[in-house]
Amino acid sequence: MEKTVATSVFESLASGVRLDVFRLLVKAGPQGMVAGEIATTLEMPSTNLSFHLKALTHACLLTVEQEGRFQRYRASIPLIVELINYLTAECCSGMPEKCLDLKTVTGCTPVPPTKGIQKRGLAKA
Amino acid sequence: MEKTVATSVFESLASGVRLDVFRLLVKAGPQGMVAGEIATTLEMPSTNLSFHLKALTHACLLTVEQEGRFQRYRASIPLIVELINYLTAECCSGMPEKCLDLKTVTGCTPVPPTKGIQKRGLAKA
DNA sequence: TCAACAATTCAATAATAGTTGCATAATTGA
DNA sequence: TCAATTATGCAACTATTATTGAATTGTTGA
Repeated sequence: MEKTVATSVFESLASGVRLDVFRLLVKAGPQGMVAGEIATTLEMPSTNLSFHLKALTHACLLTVEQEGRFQRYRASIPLIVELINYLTAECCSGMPEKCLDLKTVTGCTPVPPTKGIQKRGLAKA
Repeated sequence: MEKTVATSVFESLASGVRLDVFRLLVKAGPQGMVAGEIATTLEMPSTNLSFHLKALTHACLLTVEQEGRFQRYRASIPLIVELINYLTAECCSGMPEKCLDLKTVTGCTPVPPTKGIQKRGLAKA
């Protein structure tokens, strides 16, 4: 997997809106949902949804199929699997026995940023 | 997993720089690397690297340990695993047998965006 | 205590992403 | 063909992220 592809997938899921859309479609399963349904369910302007659907589709996380005047969207999982492989491909420089240590839970509790990666300066609370 | 945590992890890996850092540390294994080494390896100003290290650490994708006047960073994998579970948690509304369809490769070849999710308007080429 | 070093913070700037309303394209059925 | 419906494109605006150099904090060993 190319690095640019990996970052585009991560970017696609880095927005709360797009994450909601993707998970909604994962939940919907093979049946998928049409754009209007998604907009109604998530209570957002269709023009904004359209923007995000395009991004997700472009990154191959969704597929689209025209159905009369509707556009039916479905989630696509395989890319996610590839992504994980990419992330851990060179794990421990090819000495996988060492990887156990990396996979040990560290007890870090991630602080959800209010918006974006972080504010300038330290976390607020 | 909270949605805010999920998006912060995705955001953390959505930057080419941070992706490089994380993969470098995955490769380094349990030994990790100190900040200076990372900066040298990736050929970037330490001040910029520091910015990204902070973001990754904040998201619990890295751990830090002080070592004299050095800061040793290590990759932390477990959160990634949790993330995948979060993504596919409600897969097919609890009818996992249907999920096979979702996992079918669609043949979509993701177009690496030159920068960011996409340019305004359609893709260039 | 000082100079040297490692790393981060700060402040300013540059670059990118997200949201909105209006306008446009495409499809359907009367 | 026309009006209604579905969805996307466009342009302007707002908000957020990324990058840089200079200044600061903390650590070490002489």
